[in-house]
Amino acid sequence: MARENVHTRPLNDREASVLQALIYEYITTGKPVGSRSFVQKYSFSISPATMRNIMFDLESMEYLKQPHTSAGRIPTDSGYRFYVNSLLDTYDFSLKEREISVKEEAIKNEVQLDKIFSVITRMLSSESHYAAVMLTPRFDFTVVKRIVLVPMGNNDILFVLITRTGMVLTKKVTISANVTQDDMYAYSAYLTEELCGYAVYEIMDSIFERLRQERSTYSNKDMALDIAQLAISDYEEPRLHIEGIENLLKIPEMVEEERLNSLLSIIEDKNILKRILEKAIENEGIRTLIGEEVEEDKVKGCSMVSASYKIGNKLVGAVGVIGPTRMDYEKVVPLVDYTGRVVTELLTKMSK
Amino acid sequence: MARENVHTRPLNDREASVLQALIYEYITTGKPVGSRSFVQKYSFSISPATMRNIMFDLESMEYLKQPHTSAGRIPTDSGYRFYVNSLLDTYDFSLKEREISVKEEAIKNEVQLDKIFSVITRMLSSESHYAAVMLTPRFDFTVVKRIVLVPMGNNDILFVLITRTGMVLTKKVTISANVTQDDMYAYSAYLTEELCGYAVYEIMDSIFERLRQERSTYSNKDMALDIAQLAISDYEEPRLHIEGIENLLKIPEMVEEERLNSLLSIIEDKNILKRILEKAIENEGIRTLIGEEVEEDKVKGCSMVSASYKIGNKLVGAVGVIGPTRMDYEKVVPLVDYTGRVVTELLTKMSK
DNA sequence: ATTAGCACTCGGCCCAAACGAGTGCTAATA
DNA sequence: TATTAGCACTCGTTTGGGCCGAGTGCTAAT
Repeated sequence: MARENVHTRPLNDREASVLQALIYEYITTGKPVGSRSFVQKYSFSISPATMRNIMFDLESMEYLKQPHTSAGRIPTDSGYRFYVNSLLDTYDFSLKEREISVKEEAIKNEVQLDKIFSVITRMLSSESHYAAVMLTPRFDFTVVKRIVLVPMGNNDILFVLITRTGMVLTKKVTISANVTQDDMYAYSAYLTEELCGYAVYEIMDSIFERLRQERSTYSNKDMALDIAQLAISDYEEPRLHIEGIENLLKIPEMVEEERLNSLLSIIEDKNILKRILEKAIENEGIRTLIGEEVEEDKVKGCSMVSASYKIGNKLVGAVGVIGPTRMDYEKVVPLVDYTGRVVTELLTKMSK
Repeated sequence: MARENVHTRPLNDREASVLQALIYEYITTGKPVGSRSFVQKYSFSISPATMRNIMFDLESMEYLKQPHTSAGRIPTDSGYRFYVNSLLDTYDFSLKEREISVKEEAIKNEVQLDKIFSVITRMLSSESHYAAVMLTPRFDFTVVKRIVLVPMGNNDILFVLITRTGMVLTKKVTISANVTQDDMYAYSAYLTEELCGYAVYEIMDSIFERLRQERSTYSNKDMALDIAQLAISDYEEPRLHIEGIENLLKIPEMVEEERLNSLLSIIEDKNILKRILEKAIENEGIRTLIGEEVEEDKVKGCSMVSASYKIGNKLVGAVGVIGPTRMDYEKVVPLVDYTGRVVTELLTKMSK
């Protein structure tokens, strides 16, 4: 009987479970999966020949491919995609107790939020055994708690912004006029008074404008506003943390020509990763990019699992794991998801 | 004639120039150097046979070795050592105009000294085409210019230290007592008054003690001292910047088994590099470690060229380049030397 | 629809041969 | 005495054939 030339149709149960098992096997061993040993190892109660027929069908539906004639099968990108989707279907996304312990104590006392991000990224990398990345929160959602101006001499002023999260941001501002120490105290009080409780994006969007309107009344606060606007205007971009590149170098297939080049691009040009993660911020929750789905032409043979995180209910940043297409999705997907939630919780709690 | 069994003696001119050329050739091509092509390429006016005799002598003096019988020669660690030493002899260490331009403008306006260090490290790596490292200056030589205490609420105080170099260091300190805003102003003034102009190590060593002595008189400044001591006591360790690992991955021989492991160790355990660079701080000027001279048993087949830098006349940090033993010393040595000088100049100027 | 059987494919491994770049030694030479 | 030509020898690398084994597709029987 000539097998129908299937191109796309829903998989039946048996095909689905074969595909799932096969990808699992390939992820584990890294070697093409052949019919005989596969049937044995997974105790399918069908013969190798039948398995071959199924494989043939899966191949013509482009879930599988052969690295060369008369070798076993390996998953295509769509194969991995199917696998990940079915994981997402079954994975329990309620945040339950896990063995993965975020060392919260280590984190609590840090003013420098950046260090927290380093720790989290490093943990994610060591838990996953791949490389981890994290994009720091967008600055514009940061909420102001207090502002202090400190004179530094030579008309330089240090603008210190303390956020609700307890983070400290400093920026040096140079002005032309002379300002006394007492002026500084007054300005600090004024700015704190007016800006406290607002997010940076609100301040930029409207608060400054409103205060300027009132300027006729408070014209002596003019300078204070100038300073604040100057300091806030070019505040820092989100930064990218990367950890665990060494894990990728330990994976044999990543050190092969083509993949190694991808890796080099990633390390060299951090903007590539930034772009990818910025996309991840656009949607809530987890996101996987498999092989070619990573739309950066310099990146080949890599996959990326990412999750966005929030402060309150604003999406502000993203974390992720980078690995070979043959990645242990089953482990990584929940891990990244969980990490995203932890970061959300942490930042939200801090900003209360 | 049986050649004398030379073990150690000064090289004659011809031997020296052969050795130098041979190492240069090996550094360039990475392949064992054989007598015939070598004589041709470098227009030595001797026959291959004579060259072989010279090589034999150099080998018995352990400047050269053969990877296997009947292959060409490659340098031993002592060979490289000789090469580097003769470079150091001839290199003009007076700081003259160079094509390497440090983008000083880009650097001037940064408060965050850390960013400057990133820039310098990245430049060093891209200029050298190897990996660059930099150990940030020891904190204890930093000179205090001004201290400001900022209340953060919940008994938390932000301790802001402005250094003479214009760097800003912040530290959150939690105290048990209640302190008013006015107290803060007073404390800030007091601390600035007393500590300004002193280096941190002096403050730790004696100033605190002296001020405590006077405490009977100024007993209400007690709290201020406590806060300062708390904040300064566990100030940050020098940090390590690394850039340009990707350059190393591009070198074929570094991706081979053994070397790759060295690389992995270096990336994974930054303390290894820290130890090496800390040693470099002990002496002024340039320092090269070739192959086995790197006394970290996990590191094999790598060399390191480093230079210490100063603030004023105190040695406070070090920069360096890591590469394969077969490194382009001729280029790297002056480059690292120069970078060290630039950093010294920069920091010294800033702290004036 | 499933299975057993079979011919066929193809990468990996082993081995042997050929190659080539290089050496050390010896004897001739300047 | 230092240099050189000549030559036999070494050894890593490349080339190619043969074999093995895992795997496939197809066909015919169940």
